[in-house]
Amino acid sequence: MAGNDFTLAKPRPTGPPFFSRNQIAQALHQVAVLLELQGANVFRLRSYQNASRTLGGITEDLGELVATGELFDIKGIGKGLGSAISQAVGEGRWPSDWVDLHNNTPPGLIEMLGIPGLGPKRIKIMNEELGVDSIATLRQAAEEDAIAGLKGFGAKSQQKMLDGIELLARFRARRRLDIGLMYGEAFEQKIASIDGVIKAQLAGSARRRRETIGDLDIVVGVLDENKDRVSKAILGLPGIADVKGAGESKISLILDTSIFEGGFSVGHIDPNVMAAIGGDDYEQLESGGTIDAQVRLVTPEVFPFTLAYFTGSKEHNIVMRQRAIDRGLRLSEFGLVPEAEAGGLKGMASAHLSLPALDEADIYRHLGLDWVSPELREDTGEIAAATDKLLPRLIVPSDIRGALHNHTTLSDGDASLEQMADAARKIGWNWLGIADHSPTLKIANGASAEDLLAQGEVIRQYNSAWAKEGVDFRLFHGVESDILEDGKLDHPDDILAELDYVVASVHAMTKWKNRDEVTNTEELLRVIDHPATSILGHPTGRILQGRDGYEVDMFAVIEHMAEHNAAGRMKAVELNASPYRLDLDWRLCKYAKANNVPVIINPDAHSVRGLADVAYGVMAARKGWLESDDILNSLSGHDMTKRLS
DNA sequence: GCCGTTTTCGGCCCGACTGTTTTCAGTCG
Repeated sequence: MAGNDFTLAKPRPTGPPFFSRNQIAQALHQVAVLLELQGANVFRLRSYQNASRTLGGITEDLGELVATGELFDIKGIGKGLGSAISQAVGEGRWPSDWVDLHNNTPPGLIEMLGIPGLGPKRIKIMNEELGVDSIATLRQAAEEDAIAGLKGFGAKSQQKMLDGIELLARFRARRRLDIGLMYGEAFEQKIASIDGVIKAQLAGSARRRRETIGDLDIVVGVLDENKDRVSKAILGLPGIADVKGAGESKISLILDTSIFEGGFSVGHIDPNVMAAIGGDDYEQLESGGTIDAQVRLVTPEVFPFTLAYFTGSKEHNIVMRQRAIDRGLRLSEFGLVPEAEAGGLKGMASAHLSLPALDEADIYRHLGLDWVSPELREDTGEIAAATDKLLPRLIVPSDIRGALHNHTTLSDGDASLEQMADAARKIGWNWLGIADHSPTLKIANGASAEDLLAQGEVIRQYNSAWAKEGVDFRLFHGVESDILEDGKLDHPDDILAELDYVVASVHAMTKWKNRDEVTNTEELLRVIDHPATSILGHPTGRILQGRDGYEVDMFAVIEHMAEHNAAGRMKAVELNASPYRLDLDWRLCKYAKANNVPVIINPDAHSVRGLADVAYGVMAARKGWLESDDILNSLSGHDMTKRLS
């Protein structure tokens, strides 16, 4: 999640609306966390969480919902929250009890929630009994043996806290999708090859393709009589740094990089990305990294239920369970059991009473739903769509026929134009766009106008040669232009006119991060208005696990692009496919789609290998509900030519 | 704090594991 700092946003100077829907969603989430630390009623804070998630997913204009009062019609927003949000959005004032919560909660308590195994209840107790109000004071108290004496605490929990602090210091809690998938797929394969394992499948946030992953969940199908043996074999696999717990059905452990037989490498990293994620230390840090994993052992009949359950999300599961209850059924990781027959039986003991399911689709069918692709299971409208048979036909990797934002040795790429074109043809693409950096970006060896035009000449020669040979492949010539003062582009208009397209991108991060949302948004709107701009590159500038993006109202940006597209001027938004970026965020893809703004998945490749990053872009686009018609990558070379003319 | 065609009060998803407990609370997913 974006936003490391835990404070209430400042109102826009030009309201109403004084706050964006993201800011309201963020504030609701924060209040929920603070309420939790206060020991408030769990259902009360769940209301805040639900409202936060609901607002994060809506596509309507929040300012309008407030103005018309339709805000109160949204399920999960009642009198209390509706009034609070209306006041914030309409008057620019946060509710005083929200402000008080922020003022009265030591920020260290929020930090402490990140320690594994430590939750709000025990944080509250330690705070009240011992005055512990930060990770530092907690460590001190534990080292002085002051915690073990508290009621409900002991020597073991005290030591676990010290271990947890150590772990936090060594590594950030979540890992990027690419890293998580590397570990997850390696572990899944190792388990699958154990004798007696019928099936092993990665579940959890990795299967849902979240941009970052907390830990790995692996569901293993195994007959009862083999459980013991398989469980022992799993505990003996290479790559296990520590076993945190091992019960009859669940093994909890920590993996390290020794799981990778061929060694571990993070590959090529773009220099400015590298700087944001810790510079030269990054690879070393990642090599010494670990990731938590939970393994669940279940019988084959139960497997689909367990897989669905541990794929989540938690929010999706809650809705599914409620739907089961409405039909007189009880859904758990062990089955879908008619309430009337279950009696007092629970969990595994009731599994034999379950409605049958050969796969996940059967479970959804029992509940009157189409099967929901794992990427969509975030409770952002997928249940309603599955009820009405309106789920999207998500894009697949083979829909990709090319991409437009790639670099060569002319600026800061590792490969020549020829090498990049060859590589694109080899992976079966029909076209490739080259967009090297513009002169202002000196650190990336931005190309001069002269060199850029010379590159265009080479591209024309290749294209005509391929056309003569009847090869269905072509290059498009663009530039990744920096966005300069007042939304200007980096080359004179007559140079830009020579190109097929322009990717306009922000690189002056310090400047953009130091400005407010209104200024940044206006600047982006201006550069979108520039007739030469065809694509907005990595629109928020975020680096996952590195830095948040600059403040910008992406809803307004997308709406502005929508106006251009409606008038026949193609303005596409980039989904930068680098696993370090995945920017546009998947949550906004749906908004682009709803506004008929085309999305272009771009690997931003700086090497031949970099083209493969497009796979992560496809994952994010699927998560954003995108279909083949929503992305430019699915166009044929011919149609792409028309689109750019 | 939200919700309701059995409801305006009394519910709000469910189970495993751990560490602290002699029967359960906290945390996690």
